[in-house]
Amino acid sequence: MVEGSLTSEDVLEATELVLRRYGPAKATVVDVARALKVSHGSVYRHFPSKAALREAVTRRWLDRAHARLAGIAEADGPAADRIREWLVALFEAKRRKALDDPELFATYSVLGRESSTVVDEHVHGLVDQLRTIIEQGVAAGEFAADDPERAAGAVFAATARFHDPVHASSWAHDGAQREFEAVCELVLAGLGAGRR
Amino acid sequence: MVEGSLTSEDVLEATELVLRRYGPAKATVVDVARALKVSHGSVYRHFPSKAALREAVTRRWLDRAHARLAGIAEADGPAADRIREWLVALFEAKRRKALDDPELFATYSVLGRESSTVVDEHVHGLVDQLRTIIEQGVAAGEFAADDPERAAGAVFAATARFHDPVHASSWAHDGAQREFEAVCELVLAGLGAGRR
DNA sequence: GTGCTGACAGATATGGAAATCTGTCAGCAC
DNA sequence: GTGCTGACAGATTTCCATATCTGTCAGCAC
Repeated sequence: MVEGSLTSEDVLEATELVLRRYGPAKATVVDVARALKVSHGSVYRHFPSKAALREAVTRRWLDRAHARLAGIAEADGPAADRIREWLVALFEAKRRKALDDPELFATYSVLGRESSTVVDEHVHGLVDQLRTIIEQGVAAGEFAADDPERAAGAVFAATARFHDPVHASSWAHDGAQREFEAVCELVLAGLGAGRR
Repeated sequence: MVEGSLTSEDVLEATELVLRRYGPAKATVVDVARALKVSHGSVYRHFPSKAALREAVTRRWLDRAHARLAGIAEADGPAADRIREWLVALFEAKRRKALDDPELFATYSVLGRESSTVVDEHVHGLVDQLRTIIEQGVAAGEFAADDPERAAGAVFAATARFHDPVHASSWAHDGAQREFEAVCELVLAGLGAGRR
């Protein structure tokens, strides 16, 4: 961002800064260029459009926010415990971001809505992690799911209330934690039901 | 709306008409008065504020949209079947409204967001219906829930993806129906799990 | 008295001229 | 040649004067 020639990484970092400072509605490519002390034409040497730049920032943010989850999916131990831990980690990560810096969270929520392909791909990766755990649970006789992919999608959909940013405004509410636990229990009971 | 003196009912109907025609952002009290061919002062004899008027319209719309559900909650038959039927009816009602007239649905989504107390009360009524069915299921030995209120809240939260208007844009998608069925199955399995 | 009107103050919305932004590219500097 | 600049066209946003709206209330009509 300072020495040598301009890199894509520099541009991404400056874009994050500008988004943080001005919000998604007012952050412009000209602002990014100004922060980097280059002309805005230079920014277009690294990203073909404003949309592509914002998509790249969104992808980075999502990957960083959920870095811990992959580790849980690949760990050892009972599948039920790992599903619960995974869901808790997901809710925790989202809630912390939403409550610690509501404006920044709102900014990235807007970015997510405008880059829905990026979000869809990210979500697909998350559901894949759930599927992995469920498959291991089935193999261990813990779960009864005959279609782990479908079950993983159902678990993700059933917990949307606790990870989809559109619901963020209710996460600060007292009852949210208890409601989350009730849904977790219901979902885990549903996964385990009917096992032999 | 025509004969005799102006009633609150007349005002509500005219407000619905105006909301349908102009949308939530542009519908004004003056428009409502114009539709009724009275001065806007007259509207204020029936509702203390524009907000109160819009709340009343919202309440009416919600009650009408979900009229069928109470019947299912009070019917006879296995609790699991009724929960499923109730959830199907809720999703169907919402989806039909959202797909048949997206603009009107968007209008009432906006109204719901601005009259959150009205929506909260309505939701409370719906969760109460779920609780009733679950209690009967527990009494009949179908379900294992030791806290039907909590379980009802969990079922409602777990299916938010299929009744909360913020998710409406995905209801037209092909996978939505299959995803709904997968969540239903998971939730019903969860309710039944652990029964003696 | 009952129900309605219409003028009013302060708040909010609208629309169109002016400013800024996006994306391109010929050309400068090294 | 490589990396960057800055002017440009067309699209979008901002700004502010004007118009409209909300909520009140004194008074008219019946």
